[in-house]
Amino acid sequence: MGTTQLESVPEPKYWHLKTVLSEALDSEFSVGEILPNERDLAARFGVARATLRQALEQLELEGRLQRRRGVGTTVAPPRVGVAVGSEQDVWPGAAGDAWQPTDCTVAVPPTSVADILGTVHGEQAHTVRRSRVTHGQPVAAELLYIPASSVPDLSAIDAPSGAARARAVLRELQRLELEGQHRAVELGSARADDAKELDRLPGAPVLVVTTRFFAEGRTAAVSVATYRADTCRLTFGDSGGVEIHHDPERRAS
Amino acid sequence: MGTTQLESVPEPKYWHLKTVLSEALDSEFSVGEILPNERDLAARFGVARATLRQALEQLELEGRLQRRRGVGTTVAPPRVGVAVGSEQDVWPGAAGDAWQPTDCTVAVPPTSVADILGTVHGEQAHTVRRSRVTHGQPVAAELLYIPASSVPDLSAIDAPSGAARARAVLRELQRLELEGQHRAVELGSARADDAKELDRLPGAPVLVVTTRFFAEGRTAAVSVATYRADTCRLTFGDSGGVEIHHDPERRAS
DNA sequence: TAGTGGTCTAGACCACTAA
DNA sequence: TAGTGGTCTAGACCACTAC
Repeated sequence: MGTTQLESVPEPKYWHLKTVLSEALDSEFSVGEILPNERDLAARFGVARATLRQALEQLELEGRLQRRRGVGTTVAPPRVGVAVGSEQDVWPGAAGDAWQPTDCTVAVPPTSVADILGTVHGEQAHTVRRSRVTHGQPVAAELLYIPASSVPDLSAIDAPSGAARARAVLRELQRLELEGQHRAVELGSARADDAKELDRLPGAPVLVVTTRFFAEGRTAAVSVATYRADTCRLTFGDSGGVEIHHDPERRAS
Repeated sequence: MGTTQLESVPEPKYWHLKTVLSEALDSEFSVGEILPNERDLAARFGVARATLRQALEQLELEGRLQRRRGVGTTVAPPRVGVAVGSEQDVWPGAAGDAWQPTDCTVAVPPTSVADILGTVHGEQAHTVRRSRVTHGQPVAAELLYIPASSVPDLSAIDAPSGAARARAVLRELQRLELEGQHRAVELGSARADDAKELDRLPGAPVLVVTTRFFAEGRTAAVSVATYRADTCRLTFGDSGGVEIHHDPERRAS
C-alpha cells in the first residue's frame, strides 16, 4: 500500500464497502457478535445509510450477516449443509426423513405444478404441508402435491385434515413403487406464508427445490420445497464412501 | 370481530407493486418485450423511482425480468434447465460434457477450497478455467482446482498455459479412477471476473455449485461453478426412465 | 447525443423488539 | 419507551448503449 490507487474503473462505493466489511468480519468479529447500528456504521464510513444498506444486503445474501428488525445486525454462523438428494430414491414420509408433516388439505395446485403433474388445470390435489428443522432452526417449508389418482384408497382415513391426515396420506402414497425422481433448484423469493414459517420477511431469497416423483410410468407427486438461502447450503449425491467434513473454520485471527 | 380486517399488517408498497407488475407481465406482455422506463413506470404507479426499483429487483431475482443498463428492461424468457448432476459420476472433461476449457494456470486456491481439498494453505494447485454456454448464452463459469498430487505425470505437457494445457491437465486427471462425487449448492454473488464472463454486473446473484471429486480415497479435485441465478434452473438426478418436458408455457392470453 | 438503468444522498416515518 | 432495521421520498449525477 502506500500509493493511492488511481481507479481507472471506479468501483461503486457499496462494493468497496462490502469488501472492507467482509474483511473486518473475518478479522475483528466472531460469530454472533452484534455490529454497530446502520446509522453509526454509515457515519463511520462517510456514506448515506442507503449505500451502507446496499453493502449489508449483499453480505446477508452471502450468508455472512443476519439482520433482525428491532434487534440489530449480527455475524452469521457458517451455512448449514442440508442433505437434499439422498443416495437412494425414497418417498416423502419414509422412515427417518427430515421432514415434519403439519397439515393436509385438498386444494388446486398452481398452474406451474399442474403442468408438471400432468393434471388438468383447476383439478384439486391432496396438498401436504411439511416443515424441516435443523439445529433448532427452521430451514425449509414444503408443499407436496399428490393427485387423487396416486392415493386411491383414501376412504379408510377419517381425519379430515391436520398432521394426522398428512401422515395417513403419505403412508398411502408409499404403497406405490417409486421408479425414480428428478430435482431442480432455482432462486426464488419467499411467499408470505413460507416467509412466516421460515422466520423471515416476505421476499427473502430462497432456494426452491422442485422434486418430481415417478411411479407407474407417470409423475405421481410433486414437491415444492423452499429453503432459506441465507442459512442453507444444499448438498447432493454420494460421497463415494469417503467421509465428508466441511470446514467448520472460517475465521483467521 | 364483525368488522372486516383492513390490512392488520399493511403490505409494503413495493411488494404490492411487484404483484401488480407480475400479473401484468403474465397477461399483457410477451417474452422479450420492452417495458416502459423506470421513471415513467414510477410516475404511472405514483411511487418514487427507488420504490419501483425495489419491485423490479425482486422480479429480476425471480427470473421474470432482465435489465440492461443503457438499453432498458425486458420480459425474460422462462429459465433454462441446466443439467448438473448426471446419472453416473464422471470426471470433468469427459467426452460430451457441456464445458469449454479456456485456460489453465498454477495458483493458490482460496482457503475455503484448500480446506476441502485437504491441502496446506498457501500450496499451489492447477487451476482450470472453464465456461458453459447454453442456447448461445453464457450460463456458468467454473474454476477447477487440481492439486499436483492428482496429476503426477505432467512433465510431458509442454503448453505453459491456455486452453491446450487445460485439456491436457484434464486428460491426465482422467487416468485416476473416480470413486464418487459430492455436490453442494448455495447462493452467492458474482465476483468481478465471473460477472464479466457471465455478462452481468459484479454482485449479481449466482448459484454456486461446489463439487468434490473423490479418487484414491481422498479428494482429488474440487470444482467451484457459478451459475447465473436469474436465467438458470439447475436440474439433478435420474428421471426413472420417464421423459421430462418442463412446461414451455407461462403466458395466459 | 439522448435515453436507459446504476449509484448515491439526506432526509422522513413506520414496524418491531427488548428493557 | 428507546433503539433497531424496513420502507419511502425526491431529488442528483454517473456509466453505458444505440442512434
